Amino acid sequence: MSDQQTRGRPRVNPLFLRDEDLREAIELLFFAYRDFTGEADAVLDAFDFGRAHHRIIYFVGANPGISVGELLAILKITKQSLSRVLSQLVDEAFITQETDANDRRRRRLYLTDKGASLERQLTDRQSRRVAAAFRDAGADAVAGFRTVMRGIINEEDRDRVLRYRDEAS
Amino acid sequence: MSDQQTRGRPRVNPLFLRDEDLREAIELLFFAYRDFTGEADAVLDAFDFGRAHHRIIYFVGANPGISVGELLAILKITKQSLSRVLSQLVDEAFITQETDANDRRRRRLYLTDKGASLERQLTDRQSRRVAAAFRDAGADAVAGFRTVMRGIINEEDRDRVLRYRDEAS
DNA sequence: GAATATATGTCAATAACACTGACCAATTTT
DNA sequence: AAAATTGGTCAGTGTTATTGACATATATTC
Repeated sequence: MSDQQTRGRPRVNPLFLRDEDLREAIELLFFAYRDFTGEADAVLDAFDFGRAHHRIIYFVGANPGISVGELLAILKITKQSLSRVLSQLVDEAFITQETDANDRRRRRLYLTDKGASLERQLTDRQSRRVAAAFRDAGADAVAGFRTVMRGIINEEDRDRVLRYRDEAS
Repeated sequence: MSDQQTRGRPRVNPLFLRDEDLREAIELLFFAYRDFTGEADAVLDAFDFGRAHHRIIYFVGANPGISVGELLAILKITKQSLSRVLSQLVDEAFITQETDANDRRRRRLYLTDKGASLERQLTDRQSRRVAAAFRDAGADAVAGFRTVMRGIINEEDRDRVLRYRDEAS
C-alpha cells in the first residue's frame, strides 16, 4: 500500500504516547461501539424500534423512577427528540409514567413487565459479547479497561455510570 | 420469557462476572463514545460537516489510497449513503479520487492538504482526550483497555484496526 | 397573593444520515 | 461473448435529531 505520507508521522507528544497508539484507541472506540450497538439491532427490528428506543429502555431499566429531565441529561438530546420516542414507548406499554408524590410536576418513568422483558433481551445480547471479551482478557485487563474508559468520559458525568458499585460498598 | 424481576438481579452467569459488572461496561461504552465523538462536533460545525464527514475523513487519512468498497466495508453503510457525503468532500476539495493504475474500475481516495489539515484538527482533539485518560490510567491499564476493546470487536474486523503495529514489528 | 422559576409536553418546520430498489457504465475476469 | 466486479446515480422513504415558540401544571420566592 502507499503508506507513510499521512501515516509515518511520528508527531510525538509530550506524554510519550505514540501517535499510533492514540489512533489505535480512536479506532478501537469506533469499531467496538459499532459492533456492540449492532448486536441489538436484530431484536429492535422485530419490534420496529430503533436505537433511540433502546437507549431509553436501557436507562429507564437501569434507573427505575428516573425523571424526564434526568433522562435528557444522560442522553444529551432535546426534549422534543425524547418526546417522540418516549410517547411511543408509553403508548405501546413498554414504559409507564407516574407523577411524583412530592413534586407533582415530575413524571417518574418505569419499565412495565413488557418493557423489562424487552430490556432483558437487548441487554443480555450485549452482555454476552462483553462477558466473552472479559473472560478472554482476564481480570487485570478488565480493571484497566474500566479505568481507561472512565478517564475518557467527561469528568462531570463519570458518576452517572452505574452507581450500584459505590452504593453497595 | 418474563422470569424473576429485572433488577433484584443477581442473575449470575457462568463466568463469575456479576451482572452489574456487565451493565457497567455497557454504560462505559455508551458514555465514553458519546463524549469522545462529541469532542469533534464543534470543529465539524464550523465546516458545516457532520459525523459522517468525520468518519470518512478519518479513515481516508488513516488509509491513504483506500478504495470506495473498502471504505464501505469499514463504515458498514450503503454506497448511496456514502456517496452523498463523499461527493460533498470531493466537491469541496477535502478528498481527491484517483483511478487505480492497475484496475481502472477502482477509485483510490486521498486527503488533500486541506483535508489533512481538517483531519488533524479533529483527530488531535480526540487524541488529547484519550492521551489524558491513558496518562492517568498507566501503562498496564492501557494494555488491558486494548485487550478488552479488541475482544468486543467482531472477530472478522479486528484486523481492520490499525495495522501499523503488526506490520511494523 | 403575585411573580417567577421549574418540569414537562406539544406544534411546526427542518436537517443529517441512513435505508431500499432500480438501474447504468466502465472495466476486468472467465 | 458472457458474467462479475467496482463504482455511481435517481427516486423515494424512515429514523433521529435539531430549533423555536408556546402551553400547562406545579413549586418556590418575594
